[in-house]
Amino acid sequence: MPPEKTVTPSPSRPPSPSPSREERRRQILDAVGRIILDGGLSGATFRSIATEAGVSVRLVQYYFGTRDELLLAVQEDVAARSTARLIDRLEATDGSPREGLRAMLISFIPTDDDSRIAMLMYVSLHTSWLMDRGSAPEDSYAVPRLGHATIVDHLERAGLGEDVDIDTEATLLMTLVTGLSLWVLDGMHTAEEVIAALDHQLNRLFAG
Amino acid sequence: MPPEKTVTPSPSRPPSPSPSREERRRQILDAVGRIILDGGLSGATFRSIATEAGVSVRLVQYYFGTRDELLLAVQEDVAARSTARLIDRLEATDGSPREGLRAMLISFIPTDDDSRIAMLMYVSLHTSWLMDRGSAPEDSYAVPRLGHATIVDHLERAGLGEDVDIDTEATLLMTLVTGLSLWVLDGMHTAEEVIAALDHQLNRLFAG
DNA sequence: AAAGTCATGGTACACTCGTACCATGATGAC
DNA sequence: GTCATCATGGTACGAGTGTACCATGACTTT
Repeated sequence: MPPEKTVTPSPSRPPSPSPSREERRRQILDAVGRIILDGGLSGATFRSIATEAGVSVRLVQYYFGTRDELLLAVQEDVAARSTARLIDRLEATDGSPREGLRAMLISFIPTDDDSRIAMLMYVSLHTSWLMDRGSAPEDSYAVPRLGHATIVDHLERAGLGEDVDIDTEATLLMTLVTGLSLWVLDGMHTAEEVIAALDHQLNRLFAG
Repeated sequence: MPPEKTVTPSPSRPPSPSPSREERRRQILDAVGRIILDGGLSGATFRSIATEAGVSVRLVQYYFGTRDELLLAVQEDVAARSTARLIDRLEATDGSPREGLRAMLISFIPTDDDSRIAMLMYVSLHTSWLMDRGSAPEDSYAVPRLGHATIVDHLERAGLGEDVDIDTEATLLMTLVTGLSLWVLDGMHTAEEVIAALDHQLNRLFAG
């Protein structure tokens, strides 16, 4: 097993000249991202990852262990980043529930390179797990669940009519952005088009 | 290359004792389905397929050629079956545009074993192609496109208000069922739940 | 100064996979 | 009756993969 939490009795080497453990992990994880981006998950082998990251195969093993553990770490990383982006967008908007909701929903749609890579990795890993093993790791479900909860929260604070079924509306919105995102990845729609569609749905909801 | 269209000057052996070409292909394609169902696409190797179908590896090659060609044939098959199911559901309902629309949309959602297998194969193959090569084969896009067109057709015949943006509504519905289906596959929602959500959206659309 | 740990490289092993090649009955054509 | 063609089996080969193993400098600790 790799370094683990190492209660490291040596507080040494914080600003070391050679990369720290965290930097090395980052370096390798980023390499995995680039590889998945244009070779798919099946192209992400120990050798290709090592080459892309400019390190030896041994080092990838050293930091991440077996292949499954590596992919799990990648999944955790992309989930953490997605969550961070979601919260970021949320806080960057004014207090209006509707605007916050909109910003949050759009954070799921692949608009720039960063979110496109994240989405690609997410889909690759998630479907791979789902298909090969029947279920995905917990982290994989955490993001959409958080999304759903956040939508519910915003809808409640929006003070919609009492006849609005908030949970169902949240499910509709969450699955909607899922589908929209996939269609953007597919290239069947542009990000602008699907955002327009999303706004259409939001308009109806907030006008109803 | 396998048999091809063979303008077969011999009209012989239509009711032969040993399986016909079409039966053999069917037999192998079904085996692929069962394998993908519980082993994922990566579990579908020539050897596993041959064993599952009860034939030799050579025979799988003989009928489908290379692995890519095999997977392409599988994709075509599942697309054809999905289309057939769509049309089936469509014709099995009375003339009401709304009911036809509803039946058609539900045909995308994995409700029984058959549609679940189809959906799994569809997602496996489509994402695999999308990731590994950047785009999927044409057949892969045909189904959602047909879905979209059919939705538009039904909405037009439904005589909704003139302020209804039919194309956008069709996009919303199509991407919605995409997302809903995936969530059912994930196990995060049951088919009943997502159908209820879908009905909610339909109600709003037809009441608006 | 010795010893131990950390971070790293190189490499060999066993395995699986896709594919190509060779063989052989059966069936129909001439 | 000979011969080509079809449908099928068996198998060998080369490439790639994940992983385990051994080696070695650089630091820390004692």
